[in-house]
Amino acid sequence: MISMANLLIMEPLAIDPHSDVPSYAQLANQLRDMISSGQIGPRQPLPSITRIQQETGLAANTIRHGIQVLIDEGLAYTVPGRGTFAAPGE
Amino acid sequence: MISMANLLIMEPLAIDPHSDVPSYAQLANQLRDMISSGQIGPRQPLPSITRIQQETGLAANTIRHGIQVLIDEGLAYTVPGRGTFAAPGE
DNA sequence: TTTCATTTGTCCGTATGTATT
DNA sequence: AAATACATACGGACAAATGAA
Repeated sequence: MISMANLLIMEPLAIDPHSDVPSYAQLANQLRDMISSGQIGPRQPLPSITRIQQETGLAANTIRHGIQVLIDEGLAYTVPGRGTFAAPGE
Repeated sequence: MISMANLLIMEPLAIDPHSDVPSYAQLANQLRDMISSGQIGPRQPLPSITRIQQETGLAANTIRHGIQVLIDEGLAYTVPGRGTFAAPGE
């Protein structure tokens, strides 16, 4: 049975390594969706690199590459030692 | 003896690994200077990664990172299989 | 103050794939 | 076919910032 609440739970990040879309781009796309859909609100933290590693099995550098895409797009910002957050402007 | 011509020869790239400026940023700064000073003219190739490796001892990924900075700034562009070149606009 | 865990930042080495010459 | 060069990805290492204990 599926409750309404469950509909708001984020789907786990999943990467298809055989896709012709690069892994870092797949990750960036999914994170972008989570921000633009409001699943991650303004100033709210994105999943940490460690967390994404556990969920996806991707290498840290690949994950940083994906996150960097969002930062370059102005959709996220990083605070060293704290985490990466969705941009306040939304 | 130093001829006038030598004054136009590019200084070798040099990275200080102990600087608090990241290596990739030092490289980006030096390459940017070479472009803005006209030492590397519009549509002229930047030094290849192999060449920069020999001169600096930096890892390929670090060099690409530095070059990527210039690409993001619109100061350079890459042609796959050819190399990286100074932007035509200058 | 010190210690510890968490998180991001930087860097290296290596491997494979793709595109151009 | 071979050489050159970038793109992507992995794995590992160490440093720095933060916050909590």
